[in-house]
Amino acid sequence: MLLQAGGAPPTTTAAHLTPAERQASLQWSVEEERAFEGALARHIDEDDTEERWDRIARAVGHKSAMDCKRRYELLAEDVRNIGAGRVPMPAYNEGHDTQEPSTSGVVGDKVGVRPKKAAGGARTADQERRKGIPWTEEEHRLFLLGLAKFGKGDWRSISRNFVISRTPTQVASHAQKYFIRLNSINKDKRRSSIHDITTATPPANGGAAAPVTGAAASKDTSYGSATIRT
DNA sequence: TTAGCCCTTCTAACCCGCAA
DNA sequence: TTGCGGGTTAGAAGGGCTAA
Repeated sequence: MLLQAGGAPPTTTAAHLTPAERQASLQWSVEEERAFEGALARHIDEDDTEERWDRIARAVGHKSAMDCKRRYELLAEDVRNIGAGRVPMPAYNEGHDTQEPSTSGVVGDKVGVRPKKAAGGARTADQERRKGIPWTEEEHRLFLLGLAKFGKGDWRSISRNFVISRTPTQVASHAQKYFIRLNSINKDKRRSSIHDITTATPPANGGAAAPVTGAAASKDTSYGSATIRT
């Protein structure tokens, strides 16, 4: 896990930043975001030392170690807000043919739930293959946020707390495709895909990529950056 | 303590839609 | 037209819980 939203707080939090410092920390290009997240993933197991942030900063290029650390703290703050329920989540269920995530441990009740296999393995009429509901960019960004908070493998928590419109099975399936995509070769030839989004930060609207805020996350696509382990 | 059950995750196959 | 991307589903495996 890269971001410990519920764990020990960073030594300094984003709340301690002056508006100018906070603004400066927001001025990240998409390329810088990706470099930062890749570097963070590579150095995730290291202690929170100056040397670690120096290495990450060098990987990013035009950012200082302090910038990188502030960036991380902003992301951690965002994830904590989400975890504390201070950030309202979009109501994805509305109008979707998806179900509430399971609360009983049962893997869902509709999509992603395999019905009892018919005798002989044949599908019955009501076991018609369901038409897939494409993941939206918002869902994917929430997935990345959840991945950053709970880490790879905890699909149930990601489903319950982030991508509430998808079942754990769906999240796991999406993750499967995502990591396959991430590890795929021929990156130049391949088509564009939602899985090319490796950060929860949406493309900048004429400027910086901003971490999630309570207001931003309510309806638009500003879900902040999440770092993933690949 | 252990066997059995249930839940969850992982992996791969299958299928469909669509971009190249 | 074809191959790729992405969603669904099936089956296996592992872990946790509980009753005997």
